[in-house]
Amino acid sequence: MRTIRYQEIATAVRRRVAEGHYAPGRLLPSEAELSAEFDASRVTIRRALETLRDDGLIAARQGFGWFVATKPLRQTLGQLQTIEGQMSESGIVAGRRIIEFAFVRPTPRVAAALSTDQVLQVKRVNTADGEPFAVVTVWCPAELAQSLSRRDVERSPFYELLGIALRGATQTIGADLVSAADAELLGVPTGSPVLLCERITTDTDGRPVLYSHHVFPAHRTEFVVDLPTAEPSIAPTGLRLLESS
Amino acid sequence: MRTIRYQEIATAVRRRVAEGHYAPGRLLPSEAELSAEFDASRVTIRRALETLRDDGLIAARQGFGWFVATKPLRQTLGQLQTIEGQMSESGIVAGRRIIEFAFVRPTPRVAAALSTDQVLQVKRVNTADGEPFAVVTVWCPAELAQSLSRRDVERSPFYELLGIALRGATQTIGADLVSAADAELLGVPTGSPVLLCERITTDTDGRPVLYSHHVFPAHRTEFVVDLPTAEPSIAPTGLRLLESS
DNA sequence: TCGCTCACTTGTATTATAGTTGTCTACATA
DNA sequence: TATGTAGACAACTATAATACAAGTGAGCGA
Repeated sequence: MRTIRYQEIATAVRRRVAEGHYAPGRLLPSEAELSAEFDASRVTIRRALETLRDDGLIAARQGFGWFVATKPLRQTLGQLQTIEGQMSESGIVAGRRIIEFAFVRPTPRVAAALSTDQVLQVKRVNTADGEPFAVVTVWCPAELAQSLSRRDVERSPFYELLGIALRGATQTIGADLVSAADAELLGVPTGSPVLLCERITTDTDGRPVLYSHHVFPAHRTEFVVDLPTAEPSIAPTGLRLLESS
Repeated sequence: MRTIRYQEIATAVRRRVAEGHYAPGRLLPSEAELSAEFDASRVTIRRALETLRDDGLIAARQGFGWFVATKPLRQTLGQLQTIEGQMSESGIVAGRRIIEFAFVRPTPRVAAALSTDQVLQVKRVNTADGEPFAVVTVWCPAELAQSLSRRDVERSPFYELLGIALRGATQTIGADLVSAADAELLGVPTGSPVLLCERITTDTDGRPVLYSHHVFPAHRTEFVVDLPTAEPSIAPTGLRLLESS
């Protein structure tokens, strides 16, 4: 029976990857080395490797080498913008009620995060199917928010209004007892637990452009975080535990 | 296996920083010294140090030197890290006190997650510098935990004991009021808010191997999630909002 | 105390070399 | 025609060696 050389090599390398001979993130032997080891030409080696690349098992960078790909389990940053959009995907009607809309001097904490001393402060209640769902306060540097009106903010999420390419965010998740004001806005009894989120959103230059504070009633909400593979190779995600003073 | 020199050096220095060879605030050896020590050029040394700087582990001032950053901004080290490991990197002494160690029939929820009907159930209190820090309950399929003793569990984190390559985890974060039992274990007043985490850890084949439930006092702890990133190629974390029934 | 020098540090270039992948052409073989 | 071999070249990467600019801090002298 006739065998296809590059398929043989592909399965051999595939087995090595599966068995962990080549750890994720580490380099495979170079094409030249594999060529010598399998006694096959470089073109054949490449064909084998390329089939594995098509399967997403390995990847290569020119001038660098082949390495075991560590593919994330789930999707990307898209979720960041769409905490509200996510509800609409679930068929929930999301709404916003503006409680406060004002250009103010920020608190020191916000000022430090945004490194500015004049901000637009918007406080609103997010609703899901008409029921209060979250109390959100957003601070945005005044120079970015100059053109925004109260109606703009009521109609669209902040992310869309700014017209800036956002890069990512750092989000802090904590818990506390609900404050009296938030209890009334959310329609929960005093003393209820709430989830707190503080998020600093940055644009593509790394400058912080939004500081937001979210209060969720604990009985209605929880966060799900998918932690991908454990190899640090190229993938930067952190979930860490802090001690707050 | 081929290696990249600056990655080796980066991990070596990272380990030293983690192990406290270089105290926070103190200077690292100069680039020239490190260059001599590792027998690598200054460019390579710099590249290694810069990766650590990107992680927020160290920082530099021109004309002054490299030093350990007091508050690491980001920790890329391993996404799926034990909380103990994170603490020990911060210089906190982590401890465990076993409350319960038994092979039991799991609750339906746990049974469904692990798809087994006989589990090892370990309940313990984690301490940080002697103070109770978290109440953790871990369920593990009995066939995987057969060889574990109570002392094993007390001495080492679960991840190390299993001897299985872990792939990732899905973690749910919520909040609630502390239960009476947990309040006593944690030494917090009744009615305090707590952060709840439920984590399902899977091995490289995708099979769930651990189901764990964590209770943190809210006043001491918060989670930080970094939502990446500039690079679209490798964007591993999804954060989504759920409505719990 | 002030101002200066000097040794040392990081920041940032440039040039060079060896090694790697990406791509192409030419040719052989079943 | 599908498969494999051989070779050449471009583009990229890691690393080294070197040089210079710029900031830091200690010490020294007036």
